[in-house]
Amino acid sequence: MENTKKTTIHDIAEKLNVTASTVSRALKGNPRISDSTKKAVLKTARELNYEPNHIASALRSGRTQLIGMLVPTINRSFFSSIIRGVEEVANSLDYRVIVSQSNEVLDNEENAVKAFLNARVDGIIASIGKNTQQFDHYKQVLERGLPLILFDRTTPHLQTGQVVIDDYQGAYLATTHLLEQGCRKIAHFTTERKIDIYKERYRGYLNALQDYQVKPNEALVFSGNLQLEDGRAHTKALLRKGEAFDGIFSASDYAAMGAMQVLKENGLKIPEDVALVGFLNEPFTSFTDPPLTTVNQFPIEMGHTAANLFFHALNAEKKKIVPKKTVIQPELIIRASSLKKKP
Amino acid sequence: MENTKKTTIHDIAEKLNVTASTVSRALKGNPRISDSTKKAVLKTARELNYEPNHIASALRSGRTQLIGMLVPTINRSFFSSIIRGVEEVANSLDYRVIVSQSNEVLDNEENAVKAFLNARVDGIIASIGKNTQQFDHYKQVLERGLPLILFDRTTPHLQTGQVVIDDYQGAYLATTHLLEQGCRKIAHFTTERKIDIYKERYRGYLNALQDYQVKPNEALVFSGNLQLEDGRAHTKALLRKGEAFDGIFSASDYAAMGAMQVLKENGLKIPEDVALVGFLNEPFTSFTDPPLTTVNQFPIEMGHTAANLFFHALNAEKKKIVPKKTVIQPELIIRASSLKKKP
DNA sequence: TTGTACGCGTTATCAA
DNA sequence: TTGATAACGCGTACAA
Repeated sequence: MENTKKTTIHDIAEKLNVTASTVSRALKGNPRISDSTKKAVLKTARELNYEPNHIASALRSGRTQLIGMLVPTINRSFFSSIIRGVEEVANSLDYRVIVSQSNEVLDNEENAVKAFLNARVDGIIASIGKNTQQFDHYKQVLERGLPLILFDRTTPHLQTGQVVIDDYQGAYLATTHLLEQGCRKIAHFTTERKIDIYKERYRGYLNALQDYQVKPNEALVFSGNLQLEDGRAHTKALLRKGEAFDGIFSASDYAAMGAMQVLKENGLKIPEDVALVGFLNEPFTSFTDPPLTTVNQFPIEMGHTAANLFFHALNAEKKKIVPKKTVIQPELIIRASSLKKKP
Repeated sequence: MENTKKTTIHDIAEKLNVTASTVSRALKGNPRISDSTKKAVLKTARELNYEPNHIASALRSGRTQLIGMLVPTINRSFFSSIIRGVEEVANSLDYRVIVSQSNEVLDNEENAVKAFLNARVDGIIASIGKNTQQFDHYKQVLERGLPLILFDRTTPHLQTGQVVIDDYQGAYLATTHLLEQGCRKIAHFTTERKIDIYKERYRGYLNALQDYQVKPNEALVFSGNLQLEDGRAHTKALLRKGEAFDGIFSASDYAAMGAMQVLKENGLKIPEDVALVGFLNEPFTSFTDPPLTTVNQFPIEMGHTAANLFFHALNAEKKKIVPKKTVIQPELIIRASSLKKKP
């Protein structure tokens, strides 16, 4: 039961009457080693149940095989799926992932990055906080020459690898779809914050209207926090104002859900009276009644891409490769909430 | 931009004309040190921007401040919430969490544990795979004297700390609630697998019936995988058989959702014709129409508890404290899907 | 192809 | 209270 002493390369060396260096080389596949000793080493390593000590190796080599991953909230489908994606790629390359969450608080963000650096991670994959306007902690990462990959919530203030989805395109697809279903008075739920992704979604919405010769109506655009309650409030406001509308494109599934509730409470039919499209592809969207049309951001693939960029940067490092920005194309998932014309 | 040389305790020592040992002691709050030198050390540490090297410390002390956390699936609300809970406690104690997922495959499970051990984690918090019947990899953890905490999916084959919810009680509450709403012919969706938690839920269901003098009817119990499709199939089977039923207690929200769909498709009213209760408190349950009554397992709290048990075991370690099993009491979240009697 | 020798940064032990 | 020294386990110039 007790902490049986772990075997080290020295134990193997002793048993074979060679030195630890030889064993180290044999285990690492160093070419400057004879086949016979290599075989012997591997054999006794198995026999003695040798497991390499990553810590010692890390201290010596400066590589921990650890990736620090920072997300705003671990338990949100979008983010946990991205973690999943990163973990899949990382594990396949014998890397491990440390996760931390910022809860959108700058202080936590800074502490997490610092903790990652202290843990001597080989690099960081992060999504920056909603309100973060200060990027020194990230700059430090870059100054140390460590790979830093940003996903979803990125910033032009950092010259580094990024993965985002094409928010403009997602919004354009969503709005176009509503237009093709015959909607002409389409409301939009968005947020005031200065995050690029919402600006892009708004732009996609406007451009789609334009392309269908529909004049934008500011009275149909609502800003809030894009939560369920906001969606409810916006929809109630719409109904109260008596402003005619036949479709809603919400930049978030939650606000779309709020709209669905209020519309139903008021006896309006979805999609006949009002067609509804959300954004995020939250798991619940397929379970609403009617199921909610939404935009898939492919979070697992996003995780894969982020990890791939990471390893790309890790291997390039010194060669100062130009930071890549990868844009993932979203997909419109059409469900009953927007299908006026049966196909 | 280049990898500026990190300052070490030696740099501080040199500057102050003391030895590294003194600096180390000062930084670690060792009592055998004068206040003046301690202050001086801390001051120059700040000046030189000193950051401790966890790796070196880990190699020397044998403690990495890392927890290996193994879950079946990272991107499932229940599990990601538990990860969140563990992370919160761990971070507050300056520990980091490495996550891996098994995807319910024994092989992945073994590899993950092995990887954790190689990374020299200070211990492991895990939920075992659905089909895992072989626990040698976990026994190895215990044999090395490392803390191992199991949550949700546990096993009597391992003598170690565990956190589970009281599945029996959750099921009992759910079924009792249906009975109090006037249901007398209550169907149950479960799974054949030999996992304790589903057996317990079944037991809770039976005992509740018994306590209300309702004779159990085997024709109302269905086994499957508890996914949406299973719930749909079970409900269709119920309707086809013509077996009368006025309530369903599903051991999973997904199967309950399937039931809701089929009932609505057949023009049955929820809860008037059939009252519905699920289990898990998946996020989508509050968004269904009607919202689904379900059982909350308090996953974040579960994570907190698991982490607390972990640190308890870590600090006890040699003293061979008896492995604790913590049972969390679930809560019935009553929503419209089961509320026949308006309160 | 293998061995020698040293260092990565920290901490534990012993001595002063 | 502080210093000197060694050691944690591994990797890598350099030499042989």
